[in-house]
Amino acid sequence: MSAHSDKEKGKPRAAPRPPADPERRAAILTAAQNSFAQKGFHRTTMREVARQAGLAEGTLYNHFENKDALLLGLFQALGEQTRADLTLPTDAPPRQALKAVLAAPLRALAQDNFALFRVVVSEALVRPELGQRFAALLFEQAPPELGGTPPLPALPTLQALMTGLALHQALRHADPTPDPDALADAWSEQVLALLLPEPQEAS
Amino acid sequence: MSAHSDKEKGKPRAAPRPPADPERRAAILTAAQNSFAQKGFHRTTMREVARQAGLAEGTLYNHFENKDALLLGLFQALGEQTRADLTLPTDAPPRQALKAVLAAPLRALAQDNFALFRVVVSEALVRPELGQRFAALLFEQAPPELGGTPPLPALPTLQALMTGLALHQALRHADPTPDPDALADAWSEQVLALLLPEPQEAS
Amino acid sequence: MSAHSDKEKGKPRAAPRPPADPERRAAILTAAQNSFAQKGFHRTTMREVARQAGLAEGTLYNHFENKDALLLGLFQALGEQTRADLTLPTDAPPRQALKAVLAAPLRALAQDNFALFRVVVSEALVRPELGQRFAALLFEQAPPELGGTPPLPALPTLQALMTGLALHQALRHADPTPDPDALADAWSEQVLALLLPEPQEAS
Amino acid sequence: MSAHSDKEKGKPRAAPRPPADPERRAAILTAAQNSFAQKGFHRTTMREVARQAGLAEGTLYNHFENKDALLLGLFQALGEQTRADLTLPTDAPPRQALKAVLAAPLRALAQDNFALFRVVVSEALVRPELGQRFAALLFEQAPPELGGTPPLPALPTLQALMTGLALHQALRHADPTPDPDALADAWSEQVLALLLPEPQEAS
DNA sequence: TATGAATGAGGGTTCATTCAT
DNA sequence: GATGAATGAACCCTCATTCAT
Repeated sequence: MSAHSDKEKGKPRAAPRPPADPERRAAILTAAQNSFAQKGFHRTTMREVARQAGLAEGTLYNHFENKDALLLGLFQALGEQTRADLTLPTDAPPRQALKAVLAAPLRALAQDNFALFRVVVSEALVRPELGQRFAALLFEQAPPELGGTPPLPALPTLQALMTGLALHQALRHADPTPDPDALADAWSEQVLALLLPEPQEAS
Repeated sequence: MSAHSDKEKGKPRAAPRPPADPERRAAILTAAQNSFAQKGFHRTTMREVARQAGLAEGTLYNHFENKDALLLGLFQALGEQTRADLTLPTDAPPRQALKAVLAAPLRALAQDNFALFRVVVSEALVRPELGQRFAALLFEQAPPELGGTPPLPALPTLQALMTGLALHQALRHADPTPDPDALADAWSEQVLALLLPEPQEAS
Repeated sequence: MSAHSDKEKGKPRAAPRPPADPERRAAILTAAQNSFAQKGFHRTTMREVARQAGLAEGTLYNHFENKDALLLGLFQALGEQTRADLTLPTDAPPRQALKAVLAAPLRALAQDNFALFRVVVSEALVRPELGQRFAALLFEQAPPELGGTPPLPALPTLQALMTGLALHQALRHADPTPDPDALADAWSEQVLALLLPEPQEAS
Repeated sequence: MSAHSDKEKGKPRAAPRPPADPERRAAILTAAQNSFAQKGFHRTTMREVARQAGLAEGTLYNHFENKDALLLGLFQALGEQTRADLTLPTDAPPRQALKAVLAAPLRALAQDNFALFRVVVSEALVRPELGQRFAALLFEQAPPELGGTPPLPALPTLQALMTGLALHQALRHADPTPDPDALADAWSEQVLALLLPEPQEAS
């Protein structure tokens, strides 16, 4: 029973968001990701997200201020995911390291994240502030230390390439990406073949 | 009788509008492009498009069945633009030809088309049937004959690269693209530098 | 698939208060009936119905899928009303029974229901599926057992007569039907006078 | 404005004045009747009527002030039709005369007119001024002279019966009325059987 | 007179958000 | 917190009507 009747007290508001239950938050974000992935952000209703999360609409607003906050939450999640996957060991031989650099963004976007990628990019393309943040996220990371490799002249360019390939994939909507790692490897190989025509084994 | 106008003479020009259907159509598409480019497809109302076009709302529907048809119209326009720009003379020296191949998609998307690119990709990412058509449009064109160049092993990959760069640019929302041709050239150069490290140009 | 389970804390259901759904529904139907009765179905807006019901527009759609469902709801209401009023005791003397049979449909349509009758018939005349259902409702009910009366040869015909009179009344728009029972009685008497000219029975 | 036309002139055929007004008018009314009959008045657009008539929308407005005038035109047409069919010879024996009286309205409404009947009644039920005029048209005609028959006490009632049967038929949407005359005869017979069980000739 | 593109008020419907329970 | 009925602004679209040709 929830007979609050707190209107009587006129209690001063002190804790706007006391618990912020991170579990619930994550569940809602997952639901949002799934829902948005199917129909896009604008064609998905809050009700759908709520049902997908097994909650009522109103509950969503206890965890996210509005629909847009849901999108931003996803954005941030994608960012963390991407950034996390970019922490790569760079003590490998140059070729391996470079391959890792190239494969990273693709792998980050693969699998479940492809859907996320679609949704976020779809909106980022149309909302400057999102777009800029996203571009920075994807392209302008500090290039990881590449062993003894001479600094590749166009690392961002290469990353753009990989992202372009990812875009290609995303646009094709070949939904169940069969094997993201294999795909990343294959593409990396292909690009490397262009860049370093001679496969000089370093080890 | 019919819509034929057999009164060629008479008023040379005043306001006799046998309303050029395609003209109106193009004007509406331009208005749609501008409107969508600013706020995205979903956040733009038909009223805004109408106003931008200097027409009443209902008039839009005399030329396009619904809002979606507007988007498809833009899609097709982008397609034609891209395809047109890909018809390039390939009797140039290999390096030039390759550069042309690479620069083409970027240039196609540059300038005014960047806005178009954003809108179309934004929706294509979220609507499979659009996405597939768009991917085919961008990536799966018959590679133009490259003079005596050995068939580049990964032309689509290169095109993906250029598209990735375009996406980069699109996401950054660096709105007034300063000089699309220069940009295309620069990027092409950069990639070529990676691919063909020695500019063995005959002096 | 879904790993959200931990609902160990059996929290009791909140608010054991059924929100009086059928009440609202009835209120909306009444509002619809009144609104439609004044201007007809097509010339009445959902906004008017909402106002008449003291609700917001959107609320209507929480109870009825669309405007048409409102009409169908009225249709069903009329059906139930009519059918209910036809359950009559037939142990009366033949003359009384016959009179009851004849009066029933008229009385069913009288009073408030005249407005309903107008609205429903108006649409039923123009929408085959509604019309057929309505005709069945009005004319093809199982004729009630008439005591020892020889089965009247043309009961449906008689019912049609009464309905015709009702139509007459409905068309005249003599809106505040003064006394539906009296009217039903009078008409029944008139018809009976035609059928059984000598009411010399005293039983 | 142009309620009455001017036919004072000798109307030389193929004159430089080509009004052909009544012809066009009739054609439009026919088109309206057909269109309205299929989908009802409100669900039919002026464009549909125009196309059905082989004209442009604007042309309709040269002959009818607005959509409503089309309906009124049909109303009037139905009236004339009904009235015309009621002019019956009354020198027949009473039974025949009565039968004719009864059959008349039904026959008037049969065949093509059933569609008209539906449309007009559908609107008349919902628009008082139309309804009253229509009720007067159908029910309150001067009863034709019935030979030497004693004035039937409830002639309007009988006519209401026939109209009720017609309504029945109209509601059932049994579209291709098989044989209106046969139907009229059958129903008339049935009613007569109720009224005058013995075919006694009154002297 | 005939045409049909243009008009724009208004219609039905949606849905993010609120709030009493 | 959780709920979901209520809200109403806004949307896309229709269509009767006008008017320049």
